[in-house]
Order: sequence, then structure tokens, then C-alpha cells
Amino acid sequence: MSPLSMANFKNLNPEQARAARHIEGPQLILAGAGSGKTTVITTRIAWLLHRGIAPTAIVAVTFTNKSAREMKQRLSRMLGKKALRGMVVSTFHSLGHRILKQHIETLGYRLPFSILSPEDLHNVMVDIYRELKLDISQIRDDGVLFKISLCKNSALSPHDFASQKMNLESTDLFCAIYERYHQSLKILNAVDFDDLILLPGKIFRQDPEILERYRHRWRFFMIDEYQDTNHSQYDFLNQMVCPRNNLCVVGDDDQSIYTWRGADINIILGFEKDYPNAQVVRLETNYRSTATILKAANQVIAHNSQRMAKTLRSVSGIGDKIKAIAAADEVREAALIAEQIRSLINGRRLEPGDIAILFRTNFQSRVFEQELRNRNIPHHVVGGYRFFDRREVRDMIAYLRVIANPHDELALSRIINRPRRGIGQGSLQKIMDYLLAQESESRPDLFSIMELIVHEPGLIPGLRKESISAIYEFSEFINEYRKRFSRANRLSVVLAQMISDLKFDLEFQRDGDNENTAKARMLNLGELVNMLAYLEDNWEENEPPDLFDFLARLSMQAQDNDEEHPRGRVQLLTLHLSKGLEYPVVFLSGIEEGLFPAPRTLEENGDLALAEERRLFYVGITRAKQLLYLSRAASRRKFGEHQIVEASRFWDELPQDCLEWIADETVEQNNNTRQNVLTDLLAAI
DNA sequence: GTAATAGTAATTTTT
DNA sequence: TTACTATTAC
Repeated sequence: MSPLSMANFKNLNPEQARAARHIEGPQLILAGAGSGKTTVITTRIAWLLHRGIAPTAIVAVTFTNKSAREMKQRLSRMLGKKALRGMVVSTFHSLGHRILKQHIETLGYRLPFSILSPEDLHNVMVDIYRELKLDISQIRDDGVLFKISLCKNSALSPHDFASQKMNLESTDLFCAIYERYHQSLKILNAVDFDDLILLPGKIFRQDPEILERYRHRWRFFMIDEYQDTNHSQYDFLNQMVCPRNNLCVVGDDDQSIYTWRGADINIILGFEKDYPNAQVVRLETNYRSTATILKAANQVIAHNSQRMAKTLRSVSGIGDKIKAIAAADEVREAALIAEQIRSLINGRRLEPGDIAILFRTNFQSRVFEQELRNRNIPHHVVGGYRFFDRREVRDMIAYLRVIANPHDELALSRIINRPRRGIGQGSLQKIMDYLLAQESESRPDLFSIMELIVHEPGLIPGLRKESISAIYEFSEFINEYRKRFSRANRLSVVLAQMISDLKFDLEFQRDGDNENTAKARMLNLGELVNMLAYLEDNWEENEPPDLFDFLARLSMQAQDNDEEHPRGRVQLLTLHLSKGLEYPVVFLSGIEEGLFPAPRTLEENGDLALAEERRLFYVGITRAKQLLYLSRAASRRKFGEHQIVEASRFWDELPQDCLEWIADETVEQNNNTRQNVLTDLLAAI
């Protein structure tokens, strides 16, 4: 063994070492929170390489792009970049995309294809509802898109899914919608997120030769966060792994928090049945948190009945008590937390970056932002209002999508009149009416119709002359840039050129933006250019990246570019996003009935949902290394109105002797009967 | 075809 | 409260 790997093993406890030394066959690592699983994974990969296994034979799958990136960084620090050449470290979705990029044509799609955003999918559904004469405003309430996604993630046929999960009369309707949905996607030459997993599995089944090629190349698989695997991922993976079953999975059933997305905890619970002779290793020593924090975590999770029993042991001291805060309302809650943070930074020599504020729902972040800003405490909202949600950014991405994939009518109709060029709703509707009247099998796409119109101005009656010449100029513009992008050796240069050609700055002024917002919007577009330049500079494949690669990256990595977790700032994030992260100080806020546990799932799914919410609580608690604060408000503004809220049932599940209450003076005063008057008064300030 | 206004609906969690 | 939609006036 090289001295390097010797040193690596020395730092592991016996169980960790046993897990890291495993090479062939199936292995299940049950890794409790903070038990050093990342170290085990990276050490095991080092061990595989040390034993002469080629990096190109290893695939490590993570749940988020962020953890993929971190794993890569850790590995290259340990072994050097060279040693990792050709190793796949990615999310399930990027892995699927990699395969589709090679083989999607066998399913009748063309390259490049588009990956549709939730917004695009909604638009697709609007058309389907119109066609079926259904009420468009019900799309959201029906949750059709959600159901379609769940159906795909469960690897069920629409019929099976519908008959299992819905009542009988809606089964046919669901199947009809499902079928139309896929026809639409096919016409757009586009896939949704779930297809990135589902379609590769389909290709494998349809074409064993392709599957065989991947089996030959990839011989060792490691899957992180296995408890969050869904059936479609399981199927995809299972095909590649067979028959060698060199599969090492790492997970913790207590941290399964994605069943609403089709993840099935039974997959990890059934691992030993699925893969007989599996080596099972339990990591129960926690190196992260104080004994007090762990005691709370253990006691909370013990309320769940269906779990692989385990208890985390602490190696740290007792530590401070858990601080509990009950504030008058959500503004006071945020203010108290901000004040605590201020004194932690001043008194305890903590950096803002050591601190995180966690919450159940995104909208809770606003008040915190406000209060932190008021006190000049540097902070950052992870994943909140996303860069990619900005209108101008989405517009520019739509341009790129049309240029890359001419069939992408969704993107095309988004930009056809942006900047305004005189092709308004009316004209677009006339064209679309004409299109929809064509036979659906052979119907041309919007873009080629536009070119036809130019040559044959009478094709669509009632189209104004001005509109026709605008259509001409627009399609010329797209064609010109399609040419430039395909010839360019620096895509980012062409993109910058295109942005300035489009004169978006003038458009922003016309929108009535003031000078500052217009500038900010231009800066956002500039940021898009930077991202493309960054991609070009750091591309590791042999062929240089094209627009398709850039777009894929944008849709799959939307949430985490390098700016996503800037150091040195208080981090604000949802509990879901906090999984896998740790902070010296954690504030877990809004622990109230009606908020956490979230009420909506409780109605539908009862105990199962409550158990998942509890796991989420457990995840939150175990993020903290030294100090944990739990808080709630007595009143919270909902839809602009104050409502009295109760303490969450989770409070009762905590060891009360570990809690130390911090008083909010306004709550003390509220013990008078003037409760409502006071909260209202406070809110008015 | 565009801009301004009034009216309405909404808050789980995300690759 | 905000954010999005539909209607109306220009």
C-alpha cells in the first residue's frame, strides 16, 4: 500500500475501515448522520484505484451536483487530478443525460434535444387541457404534472399508476393526458427531468448491446444517499450493475426525506434481499455533534416505528444546552435570531459563515433576510429566488434553446416577440391555429412554418405585412446565430455578441425598469456569458462543449453554481437543501403546527407523512455541530393576516432537560389578556 | 399591438 | 402581503 493510503486508513475507525476496504460484490453502508461517510467513500475509491482498478471503470453517483463537486474536489486533493481521469462522479440525472447524448436517437428523438423546465411543462399541459376541454385553472389543483412525474419515478405504467393511486373513473383520463403529454414532448424533441433516468433504462431494455457496452466499461458503482432512490433510478442502476453486482450503496433510512418525489425507503430496506451476500456495515459513531444535540436527535427519531434501529454515539463532550426561542410573531422570531447571531459573532468569535438558519418552506426566508440586512449581517439565501428564475435570463436561455433545437416551440413562442418586434399574441395565435389544423403526425414545427411564411406570404390569411417582414427578420436572426454558434471556437464570445445585438437594454427601458434594475438585468445576462466561458475553460471531455452541453448544464445544475454557497455569510436554506451539510451553529425556525410538520401531506398520508416530517426534523437537528437553536412564533402572518399558531408537536418529543429557554419579553407581556392587541401593534411597527 | 389597471389567488419540500 | 391574470383604454 502506498504511504498515502496507509495514512488514510489510519484515520478510520474499524467499521469505517472495513467498509472502505470492500471491493467486489454488494455492500450496504448504513451511515448515520455525521458518521464520516464521505471519508469512507473517498477512501474506498482510493483503495479501488490502489488495487489496480481503472478510474474509467468506477461510477460514483450522488444526489446533488454540489455533493458530486465536493467529492471530486476531495478525491483530487487526495490523489491528484490525473489519477481520476475518466472516472464518473455525477448525479443520476447527469449520468442519464450522458447516456441519452449517445443513444437517444434510437428512441426516435433527434440531437440536440431540450430539457423542459417546470414552466415549460405547465405550458404543455395548458395546451392539452384546452384540447380536452378541461378547465385550465385546475391544472395546479389536479396536480397532473406532479402525478405524471410520480408515475415515472415509480417506474409504473400510467394505467397501473392511475388504478393504484386514483379512483377508477379518472384512470382513463389520466392515461389519455399522459399519452398526449408524451406526444407533445416528442414533437418538441424534448424530455422532462424524469426522462433523463427513465429513457436510458428504456434504451437498455430495448437494445441489450448498448447495455452490454456500458456494463463492460463501468464495473464498480457507488451510490450516495441511497435512501432517496426511487424505482426508476433503481431500475436504471440495476440494469447496469447486473450481473456482477459490484454495488456499494451508502445511506441512512432515518434521513429519507424525498418520498414525495417517488423515493421509496423500501429500496434501501430491501437491499440485502435484492443483493444476497451483501456486506452490511453500520456507522454509528458520530463525529459531528455534541452529546446534547445527539441525545435530542436520537429521542426525536425514536418516535418513528419503521426503521432500522440504530443509535448515534457521540465522541464529543456534552456541550451547551439547546436554546429554545418562543417569539411573539415571525418578525420577532427573526429579530431575536438575528440578535443572537450578532452576539455570537461578537462574543464567541464565530464567523457568519459558521451559522445557518433552516426553515421548512422557502417563503419563510424573507423575514430573515430583512432582519439580517437591518443589522448588516452578511447572509445568503441558498436556492431562494434563483438566478434562473429571472425573466431576462430565461429569455436568453430560450434563444439558445431555439438555436440548438429548432423544434422547441415553447422556447420559440417565448422569444418570438421579445424584444418586441411586432409579432404579438394575435399573429402568433393565427400561426398556431394553422399549425394545429395540420395532421399531427406530419405537422411542421413553428420555426419551419415561419420560414415558409416568408416565401409564401399568403399561407396564413390575415397576417399583417409588418408581421411577415418581422417574421422574416427574426428567422434570419436565428439562422445567422445558429451558424455563428456552430462555427465559433468561443461560444461565450458569440453569446455576448448576440446579447448586444438583441438590444435588451433598450427593451428593459421600454418595460419601465428604472436605471438600476435595467443595469442589474444586463449584469445577469453578463453572468450567463461568464458561466458559459467558465464551462469552456473547465471542460474535461475530449470534444469541446457545444450549446447543447451548456443548456444541459444549465437545466440540471440550475441550483448550484459556484456562487451558491459563498463563504463568510450566514446561510439561509430549507431543511431539504441542508441535507449533507453541517454548521457549527444551526437555527431551526418556525417549529409550529401548520408549518412543521407541513399540514398538507398529513391530511393525505397520515402517519407515513408525519414520519417523514420527523425525519426532516432529525436531519435539521443533526446539521448542528456545537450549538443548536430551535424557535417558533406565537403568531404568524398568513396571506397578509395574523393568525395565532400553536407549538409544533415535535417540541414534546425533545428531551426537555436539554432545552434552555430564551425569553422574548413581548411574549411575557402577552400573558396578559391583551395578546391580540399587542401582536397587531407589533406587526404595525 | 401595447400599456395600465383592477381583480384574484396563494404557501411544502427539488434533480 | 405579493404576484400573476384578465380586461380595458389607448
